[in-house]
Formats: sequence, C-alpha cells, structure tokens
Amino acid sequence: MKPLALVIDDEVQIRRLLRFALEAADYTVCEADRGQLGLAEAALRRPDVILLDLGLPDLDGVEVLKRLREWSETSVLVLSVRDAEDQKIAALDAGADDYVTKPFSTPELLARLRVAQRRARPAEETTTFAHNGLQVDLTNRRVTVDGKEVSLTATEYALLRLLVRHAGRVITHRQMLREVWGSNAEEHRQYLRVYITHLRRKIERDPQNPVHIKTESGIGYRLIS
Amino acid sequence: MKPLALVIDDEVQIRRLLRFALEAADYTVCEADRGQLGLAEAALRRPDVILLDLGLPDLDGVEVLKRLREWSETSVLVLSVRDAEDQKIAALDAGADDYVTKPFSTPELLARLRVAQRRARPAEETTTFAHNGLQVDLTNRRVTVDGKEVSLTATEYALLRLLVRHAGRVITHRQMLREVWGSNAEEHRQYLRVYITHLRRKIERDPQNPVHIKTESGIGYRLIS
DNA sequence: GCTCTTTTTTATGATTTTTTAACGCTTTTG
DNA sequence: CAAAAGCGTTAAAAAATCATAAAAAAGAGC
Repeated sequence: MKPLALVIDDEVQIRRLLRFALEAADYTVCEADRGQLGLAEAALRRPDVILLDLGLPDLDGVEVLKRLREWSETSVLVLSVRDAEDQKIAALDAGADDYVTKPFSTPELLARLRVAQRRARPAEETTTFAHNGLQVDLTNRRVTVDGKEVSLTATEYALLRLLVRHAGRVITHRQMLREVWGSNAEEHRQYLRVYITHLRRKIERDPQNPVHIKTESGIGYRLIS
Repeated sequence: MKPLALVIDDEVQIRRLLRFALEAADYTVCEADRGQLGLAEAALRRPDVILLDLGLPDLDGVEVLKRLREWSETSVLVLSVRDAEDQKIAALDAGADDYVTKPFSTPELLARLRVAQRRARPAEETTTFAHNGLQVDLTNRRVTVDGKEVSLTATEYALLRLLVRHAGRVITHRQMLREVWGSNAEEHRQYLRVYITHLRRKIERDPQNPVHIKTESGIGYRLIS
C-alpha cells in the first residue's frame, strides 16, 4: 500500500509542486489549504506523514501542530519561508519532526520524509490468541499447545489464523476456501476435511473429541474462545 | 538521570563547543576523535544520542553510520560543513535522524536533539547472540562456533545478522531477500537456499541436521534461541 | 593484466507439502 | 428402513519446495 501524505499549505503552487514530487515518489497525496481543514483531514484520512506550512490564513502552523499532537503522533515536516531561529525552535518543540526552509531541495525533502517514516514505523504489538492450552502468536507465527511448540505447514497455519481471527464465530466453508485456497477453490470442501483433520491432530489433546475446533455441520467450523 | 551524548568529531574546538553547549543543556558528554573509536564508545557507553561529524580521519562518517546501524538504533545527528545535497541524502538514507550544516545555531541544534530524543524508542538492542556454542557479536562482526572464529562473506554475515536480530522468530523469504539483496530480488528464493547451505556448513556441527537455522518450509527460516 | 574470492546461475536428487482418491461412520431425509 | 449426503480419517500420487554441488560470472586484490 502506498503511504499517504497530507499537504497543508495555502499556496496552490506549493501544493502542486509537492503533489507532483510526492506522487513521483510513490505517495498518495491529499491536500488542505487551511489549518482547520488540515486538522479535519488528518483526523479523517489518517495520513502516514504530514507536510505543514507555517504561514496559514486561519490558524498559525504551530497552533495546528499543537492541536494535532493532542491526539496524533503522525510524523510532521514543517515547511516554512521563515528561517528565524526561534520560529524553528518553537515548531520543533511543538512536536514537529523536522523543519525545512523554503525554497527546499526536493530530493532532500524526500530523504527527510523517508527518515520520518522510518522512525514512525513500530507499534510492534504481539497479537495473541490463548485458550485452554492453545496459544497462537500471530505476530511471530508461533503456535504452542500446553507450552510445547507445534510446527504447522503454510496451509495449516493459514487456516488456523483465519479461525483465530474469527475466534468464537462460525466460519463458512466458502469463506475458508476463498481465504486460504483462493476464490476458485470454493467447491473443494474435501480440502477442509483433510486440513481440519491435520490441524486437530496437531493441536487437540484428543483429536477424536476436539475442544478447540468445532464442526458446524453443513455450515463450517468454529474456534472456541 | 542525565541523558548521555556521544560526540564523534576530530576537531577539538568543535568538541569543546559541543561539550559546553550540551552540558549546559544538562547532558552528560563523551567524546571520540575518530570513527573506529566512536563505534567502540557507542557500543560501550550506550549513549542516548550521537552527534557525528562526517569528515573523520579514519572512516568516512557515512561508513560509521552504516556500521552503527548494523546493531544500534540510537538517534544520530550528523554535523557537517559539507552542504552538498547528495551528501545529505546519503547520510539520511544511511540512518541519520537529522543533518545539520556547520556552522550551526546552538539553540536549534538543541531543539533538534530534543526531537531526536522524543522520537527515540527505548529499544533493547541485541548486540550479541549466544546459543548452544554459536556466538555472534554484532558490534565487532565476529562469529564463533565452540570458541573457534568463523569467517563469513559479506552476504553470509548480512543474512546471519538478520536472523540474529529476529532470533526465535520466523523470517519470511521475502523479508530476507529484501533486507539482504534489496527489494528487487524478492523472487530469487534460490539465493536463500544456497546461502543457508553455506551458513549451515560454517556454523552447524552437523549441517545435515541443523540445530541453529531451522527451515520453515514454504515460509522462511528461523534461528533457534 | 592475472589470481583468488565471492556471488549468481544452473542442474539434480531429496524432502515436504498439497492434492486426489478411497472407505467407513454418522446424520439427515424421503 | 434405506438411500443420500456430510464428515473424518488414511494412504497414495502429484506438485512444490528444499539442499547441495558445481559451473559461470562478477568483483577484489595484487
């Protein structure tokens, strides 16, 4: 997915220039010509990065930044014609990630954008499912049963992941086949029988009496949570 | 606790100026007058932020940055007299968090330092890996098996480093190819097979029955930790 | 230039995974 | 009750993936 950049600037030429440069660098671009609108757009579109001009007609750029930082940590690059030191410091301390003086070099701007994006990344949260001895760590792709690691094949894991994502709810045969095997395999219910057997053999204490993967006859399967 | 700043610069006047400014801003400061020493200090002292001059007598600043980024994510501000655009871009893309041209304004530098610190993540960094006779020291680029040093080629080492940094987790083929060979080599899985064979021959006691690098068929590989 | 090392490409056999097929059991339906 | 349909299990055939060796190409050092 292309990253989304929000340009907040009142000058149409600058916006056009930035749009051109950003799109060439494989960003999707949205624009706002005023501070209020910029904040609204930021809330609505959730851009990956914001390019903010300081000289806006309604709100001061630093004010926009402060309001934005009340709820968002999106990377913000401030663009400004003002080269005044105190202005820079104010913007940086208000939460800007970088401050670039106009006229700027486009390649440098793009490099600084890459830095901002690189830093923004993380939030490496581990999403885990756990119930009755079965643990599925979707982030690290690890499955354990009573603490012992279980090794699954690609298809087995894809199927289990789907069940985990909809844990507690019934998933239809059709849904499973489409998600795991692709939309042209929707008729191969036998695949499911085979792989559910495989999965049960690996994750159930007693595969004959499954407690994790329940069959909903005629409909599909369900992971108990 | 005061934050620790590491200054890597060969000019004593600059170091003195920075030390003065940084200490006034309540940093603890340590210094290095060349690249190799700077890297060693960074590994030893674990600074919160690094100020790096590009014009060093032994190693090029960008080279220092690249080496540092092999194992550390510490914020780095590059200071340079060179204002050349391609120089800036090279440094920023090599992992610098900011690029300030000398002569710089001290208050602005401090503001940019605050930004760098704000963005810094409290990352626990893996600098050495040790398990079952295999030792990998990322700061010194040294690999030993049962105490005996093993020599790896650049590609072999890059691959092993990637595995170490994600030790215990599965790394997909795609991830490995992108990180080691670049994003336009994502289809060349055969590279991986060849290099995993090479690595195993060098680091496994019995390459036929690997205990360190496990294959996750259809997915990728995993380093056991 | 030449040699030695490293990387990339090609070829082949082994291993693992996926698909297909067969059979017995249970539940539903006429 | 008997036939039909759905499910679970197992085994094999087919396909995909993997490991390894070796040749070719590219690069580094002299």
